[in-house]
Amino acid sequence: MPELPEVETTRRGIEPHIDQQRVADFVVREPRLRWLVPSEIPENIVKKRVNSVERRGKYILIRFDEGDLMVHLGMSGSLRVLPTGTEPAQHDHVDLVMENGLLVRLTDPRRFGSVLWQPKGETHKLLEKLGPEPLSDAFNVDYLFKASRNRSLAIKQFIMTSEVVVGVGNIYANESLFKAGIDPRKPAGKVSKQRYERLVVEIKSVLEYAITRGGTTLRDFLSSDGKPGYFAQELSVYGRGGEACKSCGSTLKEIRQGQRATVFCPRCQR
DNA sequence: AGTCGCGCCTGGCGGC
DNA sequence: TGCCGCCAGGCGCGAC
Repeated sequence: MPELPEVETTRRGIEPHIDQQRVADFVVREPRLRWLVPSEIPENIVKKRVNSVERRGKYILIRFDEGDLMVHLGMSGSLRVLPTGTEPAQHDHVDLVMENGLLVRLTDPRRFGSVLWQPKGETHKLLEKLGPEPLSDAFNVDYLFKASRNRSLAIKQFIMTSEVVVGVGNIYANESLFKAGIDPRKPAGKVSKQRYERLVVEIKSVLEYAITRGGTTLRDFLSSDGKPGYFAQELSVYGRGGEACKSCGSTLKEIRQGQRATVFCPRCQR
């Protein structure tokens, strides 16, 4: 599923093909995504030029003078750049058709993704309460430690809260807590500043590394099949419940926190 | 205000 | 082989 590294890789993949290009058409075959695709999109973007392709959390922002097209990939979404006229297949819900003979196609079998519109000068409700970008300087130990005080929430769920920090999904929450040696069940408010220091470093490092991997396998956006850019064998804990810890050999424990799988090493993570 | 659990959706998989 | 039921999960939202 796309997490921040995959979204960033996707952004970099489509940017060179649509930046500064004009929109020829906007085609919606299935508007029933996570949120209904707003009907006012075509009148705002057709014949208009893309100013930039940016990212905020897991949202890709395709920016115009009139406002921003917001794309979220949900769990199963992907964007591909294809020649105009390519026949749509099942689950190909939305096309952004450009005047340069290419189109950006959203494929999303589970339809947890979304395509939204943010008018110029407004901040979309879904972006309003988002926390800092994990790779920015604003995401640092002072910030995170302060935000965690008096929070009884388990630290894993705390770092997966988008108001705290954006883009840390289940996979990278599990991985970074393992690398930082922190028990995912520990209440966020009871974790020391020293340990937050390490966690911040690990979150940044795990995301940065994953971006380099995503860039490797999703490089060719003109023919990519949209497979995720990370490989299971590179993960330390995610999806490895019951297997041996790569660090100490103990059996990795799998539990559920807030209906999501948590995997950790009871010996390495305290 | 903070925390918790629900529900959206469908491909894939285990069990029979 | 085929069918059924369950699970995965991002994340907003309503309930306490």
